[in-house]
Amino acid sequence: MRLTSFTDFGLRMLMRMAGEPMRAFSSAELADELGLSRNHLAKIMQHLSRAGLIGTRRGGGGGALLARPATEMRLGDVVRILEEGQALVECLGVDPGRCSIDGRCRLKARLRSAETAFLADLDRSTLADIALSPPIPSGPGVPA
Amino acid sequence: MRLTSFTDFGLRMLMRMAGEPMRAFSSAELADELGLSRNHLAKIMQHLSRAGLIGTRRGGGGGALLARPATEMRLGDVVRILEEGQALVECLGVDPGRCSIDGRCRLKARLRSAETAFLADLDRSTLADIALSPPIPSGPGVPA
DNA sequence: CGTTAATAGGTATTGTAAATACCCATTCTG
DNA sequence: CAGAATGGGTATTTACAATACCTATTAACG
Repeated sequence: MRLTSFTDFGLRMLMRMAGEPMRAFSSAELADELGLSRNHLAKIMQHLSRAGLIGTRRGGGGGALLARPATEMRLGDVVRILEEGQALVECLGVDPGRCSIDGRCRLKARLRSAETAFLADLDRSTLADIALSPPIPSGPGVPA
Repeated sequence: MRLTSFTDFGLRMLMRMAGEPMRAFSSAELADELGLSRNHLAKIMQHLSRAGLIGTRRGGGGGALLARPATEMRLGDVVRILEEGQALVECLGVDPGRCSIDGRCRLKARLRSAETAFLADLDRSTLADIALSPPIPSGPGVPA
C-alpha cells in the first residue's frame, strides 16, 4: 500500500503554502525548501493548478497560492487528485484486462469499500490541520 | 494508492483455496489457473506459509492448504501480511531518512489513521466472503 | 517597449524496485 | 529409489516513477 512520491511532495507543498496563505510561492523557492528539483516540483504544481487546488501567476513576483482557504480543503480530496490514475489493483484500473475470474470476483467490491474508508478518514482533516509554519531563518551569515 | 501485484495474486490464491478448503493445491496448478509463472507464485506461497496463513506439504500429492477455516481469516490481516514492508510514504518506512520537517509534521499521524481505517474496513470481511468456486471444467475429453 | 522573472508543458533520460525466470537443494509419497 | 512437490537463493528483465532538460508563453517592472 503505497502513495507515489508525487503525492507525498504535493502534500508537503500544500502544507507549506497553507502555513502562509497570503503570499505566493515560486516553484524555485518551494523546490529549494523541500529539497527537490525545480522541474519536478513544477510538474506537481501544474497538476494542482489544473485541478483547481491552487492558482498560479506568471511573471515577476508571481507564483502559486491556495485557491481556497485551507480550512475548506479536505485531505481526502487532495489525495484523490494527486493519486489520480493510480488503481489499487490492476482490476480496478482503466484497463480491467483479461481477468480470469470476471463476474465471480467478490474482492473488487471489498477493495473499493476499503479505499473509500481510507479517503473518508482523510476527509476528517483539512489542510489547515496540517499547515506548516515557515522554517526558522538561519540568522545572519551564509546559510548552508 | 497502490497494492503490489504480489498482494493481488496472493489474495487470488487464497480466494481459490477457500473455494475448496479440503484439498491441497500445488503451486503448478494454481499458477496455471491464475495465469502466472510457477516460480513467482511459489514465492508468494512461501510468504503466506511463513506467515502462517497456509500450510504446505512437499512430495507427491503435496501442496498448500489454508491453515485455518476461511471464516476466521480477515482480509485486513491478509493484506497486512502481503503488504509487509510497504510504507504508505517514505516518512513512514523503516528508514525515516532526513525529512526536513521532522517533529513539526502533522501529516504522518493522519496518514497512519487513514491506513488503519483502510485495513479495519477490510477486516469486516473474511476469506469465506470472497471464496471462489472451482472453474467450470471444459467438458469431456482432455482438460488442458 | 524591452528585459527579466516566473509558470506552461513537452520530451527524453535515469534509476529503482517489482516482477519474472532459472537453478538446485530438500523433503515426502509410493 | 524414483518421482513429485516445495524451499530458497540468485540473476535478469521490465515497467514506471522520478528526474532532467529545453523551449514557449506570460506578466511585471524599469
